[in-house]
Amino acid sequence: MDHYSQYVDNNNQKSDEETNNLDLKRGSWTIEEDFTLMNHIALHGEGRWNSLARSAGLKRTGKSCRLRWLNYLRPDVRRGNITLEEQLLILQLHSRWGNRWSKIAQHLPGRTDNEIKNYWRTRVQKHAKQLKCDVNSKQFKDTLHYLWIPRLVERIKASTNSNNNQVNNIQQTNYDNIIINNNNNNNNIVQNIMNNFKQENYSSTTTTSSENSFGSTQISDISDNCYTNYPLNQGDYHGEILINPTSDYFQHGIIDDNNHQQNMSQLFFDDVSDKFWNQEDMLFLQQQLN
DNA sequence: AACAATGCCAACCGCACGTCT
DNA sequence: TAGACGTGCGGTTGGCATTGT
Repeated sequence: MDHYSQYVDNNNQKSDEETNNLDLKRGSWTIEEDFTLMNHIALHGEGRWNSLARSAGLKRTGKSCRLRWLNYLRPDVRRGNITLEEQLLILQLHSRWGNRWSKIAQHLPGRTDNEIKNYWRTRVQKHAKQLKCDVNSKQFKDTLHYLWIPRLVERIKASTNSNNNQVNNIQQTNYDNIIINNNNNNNNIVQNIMNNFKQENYSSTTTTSSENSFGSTQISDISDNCYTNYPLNQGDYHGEILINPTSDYFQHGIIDDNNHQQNMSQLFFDDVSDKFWNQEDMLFLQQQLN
């Protein structure tokens, strides 16, 4: 969607006493306001938002200007779908810090806290709702920890492998160069994430066995509310992560690599975020949780 | 085609905290 | 020390877009 197509009219603005008294504007920003704000910041820098709004001649609060700049106008703001790697990071960091959106956003260059918060609320909480469990419940955290995150890793790996094959088999074109570059980035990111996981898994000296909500045993850090303890050795992690090695899900679902990798490589180029939980997944999860 | 329900996300709000005077 | 002000944060809202009936 064109970013500016949202600028319709300002009749939806609320009539707030303070706003009326000060003749301040609310609601969607216009192109003219955006340019005014950008030009002013380019000339004078950011900060002191209230006085900035006044001196720029914007009939906006300083808060509104700051928010518009940080969430939308900043040149380094990244837009578009949250990538698999970013999803993985969000899940991982949220399990560690909770709703500390700004802190999480610091680890996703170009993404704003608002965007990550919206992602969490619209996607992650939606899945919790579908599973009929609270997003903060141990059950859902286990689901994230033992299913969602491992599958993310799997899909990232699959897409990486898929891209490798493509690159190896096809003569290079400009498009292939893009794949190569993205592929290298993916490898680096995934490698870093895996290294982080492994460090967290094995650096702790106080671990104990405990039951997760699916009834199987996990290695868990006693004092930490961080759900990043699953074993993650590259190449063999999925066999240890899975909940019940005898279940049909295990037999026919996750480790069905032939179908899986193919599907994953297709998914990589789609918006994958809503395709994590197919009907089979949902049925299985609901069975586990009920 | 029309309406309702749902998803998505930009923007706003209230609060907390730090700095300045 | 206290109050004013600026800033940043997380939660919430509102409206457009999309999907379902």
